[in-house]
Amino acid sequence: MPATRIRRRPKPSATGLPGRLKPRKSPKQSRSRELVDAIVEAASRILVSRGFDGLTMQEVATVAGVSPGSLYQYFPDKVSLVTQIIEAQSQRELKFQLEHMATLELSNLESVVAALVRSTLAFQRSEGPLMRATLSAMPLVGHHPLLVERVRQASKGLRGLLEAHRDRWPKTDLELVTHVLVNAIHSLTHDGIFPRPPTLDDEKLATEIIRLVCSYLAAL
Amino acid sequence: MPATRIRRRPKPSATGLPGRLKPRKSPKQSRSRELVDAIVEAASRILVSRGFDGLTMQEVATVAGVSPGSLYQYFPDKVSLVTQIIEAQSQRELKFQLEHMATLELSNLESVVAALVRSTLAFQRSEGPLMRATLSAMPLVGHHPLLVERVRQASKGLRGLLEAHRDRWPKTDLELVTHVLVNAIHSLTHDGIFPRPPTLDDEKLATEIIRLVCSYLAAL
Amino acid sequence: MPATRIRRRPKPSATGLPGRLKPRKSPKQSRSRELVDAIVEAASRILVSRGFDGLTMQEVATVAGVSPGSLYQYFPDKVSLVTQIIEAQSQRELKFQLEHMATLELSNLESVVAALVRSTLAFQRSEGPLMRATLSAMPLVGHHPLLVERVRQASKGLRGLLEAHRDRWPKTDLELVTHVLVNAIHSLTHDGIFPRPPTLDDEKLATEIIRLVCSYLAAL
Amino acid sequence: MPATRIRRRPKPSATGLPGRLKPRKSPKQSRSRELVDAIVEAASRILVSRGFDGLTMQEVATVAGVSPGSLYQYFPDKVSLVTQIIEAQSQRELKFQLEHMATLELSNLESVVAALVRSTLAFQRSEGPLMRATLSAMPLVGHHPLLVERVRQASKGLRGLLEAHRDRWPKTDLELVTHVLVNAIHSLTHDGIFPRPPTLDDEKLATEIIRLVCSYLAAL
DNA sequence: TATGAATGAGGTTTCATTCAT
DNA sequence: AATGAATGAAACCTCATTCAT
Repeated sequence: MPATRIRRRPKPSATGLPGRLKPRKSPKQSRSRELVDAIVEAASRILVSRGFDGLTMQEVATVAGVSPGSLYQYFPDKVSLVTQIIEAQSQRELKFQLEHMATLELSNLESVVAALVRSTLAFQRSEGPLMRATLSAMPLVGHHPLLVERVRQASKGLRGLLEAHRDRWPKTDLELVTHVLVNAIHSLTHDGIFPRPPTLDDEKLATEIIRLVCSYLAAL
Repeated sequence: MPATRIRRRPKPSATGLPGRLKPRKSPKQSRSRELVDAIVEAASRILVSRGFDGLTMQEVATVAGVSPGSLYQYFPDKVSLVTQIIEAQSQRELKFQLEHMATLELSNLESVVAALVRSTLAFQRSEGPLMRATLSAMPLVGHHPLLVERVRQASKGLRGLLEAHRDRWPKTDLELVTHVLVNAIHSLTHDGIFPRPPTLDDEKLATEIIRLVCSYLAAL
Repeated sequence: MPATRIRRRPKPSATGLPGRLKPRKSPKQSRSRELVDAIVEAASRILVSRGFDGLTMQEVATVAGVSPGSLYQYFPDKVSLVTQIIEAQSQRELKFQLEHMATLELSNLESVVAALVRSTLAFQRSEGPLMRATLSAMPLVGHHPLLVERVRQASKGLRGLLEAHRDRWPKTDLELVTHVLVNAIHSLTHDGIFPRPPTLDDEKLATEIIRLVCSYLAAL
Repeated sequence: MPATRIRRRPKPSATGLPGRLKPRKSPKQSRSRELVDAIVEAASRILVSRGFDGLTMQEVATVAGVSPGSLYQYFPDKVSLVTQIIEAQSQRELKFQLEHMATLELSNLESVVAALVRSTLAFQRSEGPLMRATLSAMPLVGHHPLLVERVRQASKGLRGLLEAHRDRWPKTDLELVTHVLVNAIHSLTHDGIFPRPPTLDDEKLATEIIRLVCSYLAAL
């Protein structure tokens, strides 16, 4: 007794872009939430150990203890699953940084930068491997609007900080300065192509990054 | 929308890594050399336009005008082909930089750094798209020994430069300084996560990078 | 681009065909009846727009405003749902024809045939799209007993009509004649493989079918 | 060592429609021809026994004794494979009819029609099951240009025949007549919805169809 | 009884790689 | 040495159907 189906091109999906930005359905009941957590948790581990390449939906399902079909109830495809992981991590990082900085007295620009650097390194310490995995997955999931947005926000943050001290550099192109600082700091806190030597601990590195930034700001 | 998988080769049969380090046969005859060039050229173009994911051996063969089988006479697998592209580009970059710097009078450290930054940006201008493609392919080909070596060499170069001026910072940890500079410079010359604003031309950027580096060196 | 597959149910568990012949529960309460109507209505629309392949139980449920699980309270599987649609349409067609013919004075065989042809075309006009959808779904639901029965009834009807005029062709094989007429009329009233030219309206076509039938009957 | 690939949307396929109309590559060498034959042969058998629904590429490959990948070397997808089967059968039918009719002396219109009917039934006898399978697969492969064309040709053939006898019906709309005859004959020779009774052999049916056609032509 | 989350077998298709010619 | 047909493992994703709540 034959049954048939259309191999539906992902369907025009009247929902527009958001369709992929978020899990397919927001898991409200606790069982669903646990399921989604299990999926994301499993996928994260696999992303770390195998990379975006090696992450297969089947393995995610197996490790998470769910069926492949359930994966697709919450994530329309592999990209959306990984995107979600990246998203979630970005949020954790932001939250971590804000909480870290809330504990400090931040009198001047330099101390804010220092706090930023230290909190970023601390977060990196807590989930460095996943951070590296998500970082290298990012080009593969495409320049996803929300990802781009988050990156832009980060640089806007620093830009705002600089603007708040506008009087120190009345004539300087702050967009340029932001560009320089954001890239330099990011590459140093997130292990750019050149991995950190084993002897280099967080504190030493932080001190040095801060020196780099501060001397630069002073030289403007 | 890339999807990926591990292609488990039937049995590595204990060939070890070296099997992949070099093209299978060193192309000594000119015809072979031409073939290899054609293959690498084709693969490079495809790498740029489609990314590592989108690069298929079949298409490389077609564009290069050879048969898929012939590809495997020169490259044992896809990874080795892409590795070769990355390798070749590194060499071109090095050559480009050396030639550029040979035309200049480089009296002091600062001027050497300036020359380095400018030549890197110039090379980036000449083959930026391929550079971006190879950069994002690098995590996918694994931390290939030869690649790692090249990265190490680059940083050794700067380290040597700094050592040559040891007397300026008798007590400073130059490995740390090297790490900081290499990452900062690399991320700024190669468009780290934060892409360059359209208004920022090479010369302005170079000036700023040099300012960053020099103020840092002065602050040590 | 439809793709199809057999959905092998885990074990038919000897339920036999009858299990599928009727809706699982006869909807006696009005709410159930409404539900079944909503389901059939939704499924019909989807069958027209997407074909048997494209009709998914999930979409039927959504459009009908019920849960997938509820579908299965009334229809044991997808095939039975579509079968029901076909059934229902057959009944509507029969009812339509009878009502149409009740308004006419049908003195002789030819006028009955004419009425039959015209009423069939009129019904076709009123629900042609669904008719086409059900027609092409029929092979996919298998030669379902009830469907076969209905087909047989239709031809029995014409056969009876001919028998009533037995004296006009005392020695003719009326089963053969029935077969010829039923197929010819059906293909012409239901757009066989060769679709109707745009210039051909119902009345012209009816006239021609009647000519075909009458000249044939006269030639027996 | 991860390898990656793009899940390529079928690729704009600069070849336009023909890309699906024909086998991917025309098998010139004998080995390839055998392979394609084996595939088509296997697919035909499965199409008959399981229908378009039940035909899976995997099973075709297995039965044909080739790998799934090889299927796709010659047929870009399942639809194209089935389309090819339909195409091939249409050609065999045409060839069969022409050869059959070439053996006869066809003096007048009626004898041509008779020959056509008999040859169609004879072909139907030789591959009736496959014919039924292809006929019900046709709607599922979409109204494929070449299929539509072939249908049009068939009706053009009869139309031409009628035009050649224009003087017999100077004022008749021959498009209408063609439409009527083509559908009536087709449904009767190819088992329309109403299957042939077991007692009805080819010769009796042919006689009756010819009677239908001739009396109609005489009544115009 | 209704719900809708979960299941999971299985379909189509790709592509790195091999090997007979 | 070159070819290119053939391989075949495995990936992604769907959807009819079930069942805990």
